[in-house]
Amino acid sequence: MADQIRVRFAPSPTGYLHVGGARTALFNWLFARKMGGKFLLRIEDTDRERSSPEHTQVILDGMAWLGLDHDEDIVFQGAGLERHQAIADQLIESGHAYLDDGATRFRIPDESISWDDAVLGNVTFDGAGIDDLVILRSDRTPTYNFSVVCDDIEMKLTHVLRGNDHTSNTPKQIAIYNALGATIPTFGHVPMIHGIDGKKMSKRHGATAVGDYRNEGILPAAMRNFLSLLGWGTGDDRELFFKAEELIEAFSIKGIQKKAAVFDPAKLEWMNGQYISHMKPEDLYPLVSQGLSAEGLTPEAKGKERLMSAISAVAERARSVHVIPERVALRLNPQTISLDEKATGFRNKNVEAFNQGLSLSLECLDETDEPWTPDVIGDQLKAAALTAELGVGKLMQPIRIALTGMTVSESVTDLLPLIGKEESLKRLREALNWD
RNA sequence: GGCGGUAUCGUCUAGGGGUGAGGACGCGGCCCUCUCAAGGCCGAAACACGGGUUCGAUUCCCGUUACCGCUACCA
Repeated sequence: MADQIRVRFAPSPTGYLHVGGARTALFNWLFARKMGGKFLLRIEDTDRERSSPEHTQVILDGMAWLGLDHDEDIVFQGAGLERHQAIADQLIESGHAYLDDGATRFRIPDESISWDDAVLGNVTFDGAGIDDLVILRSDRTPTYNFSVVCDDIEMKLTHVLRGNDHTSNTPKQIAIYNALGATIPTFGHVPMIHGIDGKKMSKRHGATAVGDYRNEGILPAAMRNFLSLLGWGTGDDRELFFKAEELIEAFSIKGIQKKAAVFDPAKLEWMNGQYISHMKPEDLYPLVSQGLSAEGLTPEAKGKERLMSAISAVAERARSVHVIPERVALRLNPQTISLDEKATGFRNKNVEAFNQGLSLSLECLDETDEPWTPDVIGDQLKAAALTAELGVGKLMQPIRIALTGMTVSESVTDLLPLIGKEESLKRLREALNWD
């Protein structure tokens, strides 16, 4: 039986989780979960200037938000200092490294170094063209390429899936593995993520941190799904994986692309909308409960059923989770309606017709004793429109605007019962008095 | 500069020696319809360039170009 697969994600705690790093973490996680292996986390905190527990926490929060749970204890690279130093000294003794101006330099052999990359295929470098690298600075702190190898060995990794920017580091690291007599893991270099201009993702492109998208109302599952499709494909046309298990099941290193992928926010938004509208309101609720509570919108205050139907009415048209609380409040809390730009435009086009529509609607809605259900309301409004020889839209759109201040909403016949008779009629009357 | 990598619609991708080069986002149109969203249908939109190999290359090989990365006592 083959050894259990062990992979890792090894971020530097720089204060935010970059989407590129998150995507690399995601691939490792998917691979580990798919293969029944272990997904480990190592914090590369050797740069003491930039590292802090707060920065580390940001990374951890980002991972947790995306649902990328890790196995075993988190490894802090800084804790391995003495071990790294000892290994470097050992390399001097074995003749693989030498002292140079106080630093310890590793000797790259003059031979061809190649490996079978899990995504790139066979890659070959000529060791003669690679400079000997410093592994221990003159202050005896280890450098990146060296500590990575020491820790990857220590953590018994079987696969190293990392960003494509490390491809050129790999021959150096392989030479160190060889000098140490260690087993070389399978390397896989996953493509970079670029901004819309084809350049490396940076602040110029706007949001680059996972936390930014969280703040913009992106759902973690949507983010995960979107990120997975950057540089990876199933081979068929499948794009939506609403459950993490489906994504894990579909994942394969074989489907990883070699070229860099451009991050397209428009597609992320579309995907987020897909997630929001496909989710049951009960599942959506925990993700927006904080915002809802701030508006006094709790199941206790509004009734669970009513709250859920408001959420689901609103979610159907939302591409960000952000708009949900305010729009639910618009329906379930008493409001004084103010018009948005489009609604103002619609009314101004013909104020008289607008008011006529409202009066007619008010008349038939106010006088009825029948229950306020979508069917009954629909029938009554249609009948009223027919009598007045108007299209139903001439009644519906003014009602919609009177109730919400917007030109867009769920069907008016659903909207009225949701808001409730008393509040609805109040808003309709107020709308007649708009100037 | 040297070394390494990459190259299919604007973007994410499928495919692969003979295809009408498929899907998705976005864009345009139509249907549905009280608006929007969702959904359905339709449309515009791609094999970087030049040489080979071959009966036939977008696919294989070589070169060019472009882009990315490494070339630090950064990570």
